[in-house]
Amino acid sequence: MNERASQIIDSAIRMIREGGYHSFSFRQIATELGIKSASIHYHFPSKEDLGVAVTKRYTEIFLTSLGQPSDHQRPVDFYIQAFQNSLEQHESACVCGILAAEAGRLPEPVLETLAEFTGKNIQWLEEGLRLQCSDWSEEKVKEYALSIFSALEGGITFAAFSQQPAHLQQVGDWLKKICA
Amino acid sequence: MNERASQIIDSAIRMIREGGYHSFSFRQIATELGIKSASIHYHFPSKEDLGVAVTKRYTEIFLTSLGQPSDHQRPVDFYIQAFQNSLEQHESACVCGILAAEAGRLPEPVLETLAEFTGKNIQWLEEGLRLQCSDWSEEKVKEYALSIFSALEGGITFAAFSQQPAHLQQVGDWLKKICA
DNA sequence: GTAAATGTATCTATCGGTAGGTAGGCTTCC
DNA sequence: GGAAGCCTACCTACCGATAGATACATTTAC
Repeated sequence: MNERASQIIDSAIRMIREGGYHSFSFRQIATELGIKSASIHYHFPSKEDLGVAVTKRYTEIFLTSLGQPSDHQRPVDFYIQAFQNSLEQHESACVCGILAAEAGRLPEPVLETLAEFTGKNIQWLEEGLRLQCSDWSEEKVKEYALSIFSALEGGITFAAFSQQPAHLQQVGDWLKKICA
Repeated sequence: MNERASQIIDSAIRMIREGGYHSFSFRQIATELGIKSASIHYHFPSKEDLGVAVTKRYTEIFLTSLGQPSDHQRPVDFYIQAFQNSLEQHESACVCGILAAEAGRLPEPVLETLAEFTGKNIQWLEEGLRLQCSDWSEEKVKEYALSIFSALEGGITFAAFSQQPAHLQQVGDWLKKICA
């Protein structure tokens, strides 16, 4: 993965944050980087290829920022904070949440990498819950992981839409109380 | 509002369910209805106008289906069920949730009607919580309303994406337990 | 060591297709 | 006869994608 390909992915991620998969075009990215759209096709033959690269990169960035559940005293609280940090930093919803909303018009390979993001996040949360709430049943852990993920994805989407970070803050505080 | 305009809105809603605002075009709707795209411009001068009409109609349909909180014994449970019914019936996420995800590229008037949807839903939930959980503080009611809405929107989005209605079912069951 | 071959990264130019939108004409029905 | 509703025909702008050329760096072969 060279420098230019990396710049292209970063640019695409920024544009997806604004309006989804269909809101970024090779031409726009090219203009932003001061090159021609044909050059982007050199690095990513089709838009689908770029879409997959974007999703994979985003998943990697997000999961790397999380570290391991065992790295944290209160992993679930840390996970919640990660969503709040992301909103504050980028002033947008979760890239994969945005993509999931337009699933019906996404190329199949992008959907697959998107499913990976979901799976890994829920797995992380499950592990975090096992650590943070050690007396919970496995059933309860799974139920909470799915629900916390849903609440945070919905929360960040509508917080970004309404430009009210406090919306997500409230959901986060609520989740922490529920888990306590 | 005549018959044709109504058909156009219904068609647009169907297409937004598949892939969002940028996934429906006047041409596609025209083809589906057996007319020409120019005829749609007669009813809705611009795409923005149609977008607003769609959001208003969807809001009306959804809120009408809810009735009044006081119509139900357990209004919050009923609200949760409404999301599950919607997923089962349309096999897609909430139209306004989908639109909210692409907020950055939506015309301003559409954003405004979208904010109305959000406001009315949260209001409904607040009223429902006041009835169903009559001993709760106003602060707790507001916090829960926002969080339940977020969890259901996130839940239906990822349930639709992964084609697993059970995902939303779990979130719904979880919410009911939390409120009990 | 150098010359030939290959690879990298970009360019210009263009393709067919589709987007939203407009002007003006033709029916149909009160 | 006039308005409502739909049509044909068109426009400009943009899309993703491809072809072919160029400049330069790297590798390979003698």
